Amino acid sequence: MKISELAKKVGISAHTLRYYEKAGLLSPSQRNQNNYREYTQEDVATTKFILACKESGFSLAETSALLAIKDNKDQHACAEAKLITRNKIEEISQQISQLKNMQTTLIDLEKYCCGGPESAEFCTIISTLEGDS
Amino acid sequence: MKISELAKKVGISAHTLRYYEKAGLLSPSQRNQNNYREYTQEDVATTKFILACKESGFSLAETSALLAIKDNKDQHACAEAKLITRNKIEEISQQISQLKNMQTTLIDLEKYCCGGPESAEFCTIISTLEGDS
DNA sequence: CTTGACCTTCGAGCATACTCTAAGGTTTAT
DNA sequence: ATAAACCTTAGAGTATGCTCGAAGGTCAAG
Ligand SMILES: [Zn+2]
Ligand SMILES: [Zn+2]
Ligand SMILES: [Zn+2]
Ligand SMILES: [Zn+2]
Repeated sequence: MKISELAKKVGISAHTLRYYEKAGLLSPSQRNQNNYREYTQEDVATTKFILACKESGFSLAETSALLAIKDNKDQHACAEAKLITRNKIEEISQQISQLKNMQTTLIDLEKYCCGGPESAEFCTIISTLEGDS
Repeated sequence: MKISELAKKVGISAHTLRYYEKAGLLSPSQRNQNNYREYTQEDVATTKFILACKESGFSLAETSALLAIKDNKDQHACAEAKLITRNKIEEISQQISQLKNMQTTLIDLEKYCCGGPESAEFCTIISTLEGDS
């Protein structure tokens, strides 16, 4: 199938598919006589794999590593896949806790501000940010 | 004081200070006769305000809006500061729940994988990503 | 008088994952 | 024959917040 057919089938743009190819994630098995990309069912599966990785939060680089395992399973160990996944879990945990800290700070900031239409002269949000602790 | 003194005092680089200036966040009150930036105590306070905003998770654009309130309190209402803060809280909540979804997906992915040194032929991480559900 | 440590501006580079355009070639239908 | 609807490539643009470098001016010490 041609690129836009694949694009439609998996729900992303042809542009993005070409981008993934440039990033080394997905190369169609062949080109036809006009140099058009020709995708197979296996390419569809690969594309879906890429999208599943994306759904799970993996970057394109990590996805690339997972694809290498998928495409050559007997040359890779379970340990590799697990390590990538664990690292990602750790990374996301850190992001979550950082965001939670911000959330806490923001909620503290917001809760004493009256939010009314009067002058911000005594606004607790502003004065807290000013360091009037 | 000159730029590197301020930089040192607040713990960021002179480059970043100039960047903040270009972004409209912080302009030194004056230049000296050599065109060197001259910062005052008020500029120090402004810089600290910017860093407090950053700590809380505000973008430079949001920080800019908060600075405008701080610098002209009687022309602004509490409502403005509160709205900015609330929007940020909402935005961060969404980011957190998105990350939590990924986290859940990743943990499910990881938990059945043995993580051993054998071939990834039956790796549950890979097969789940392949869609063998 | 030269060395080193400052300062200035402008502009490029980084990271990520696209997104789109331009210029050109091909296919298909009417 | 021609227009619509595809396809190709290379490269620029988007967003954010820095980060760095180049080229040049200034200043103080020895
Ligand atoms: Zn109020
Ligand atoms: Zn308030
Ligand atoms: Zn295993
Ligand atoms: Zn496994």
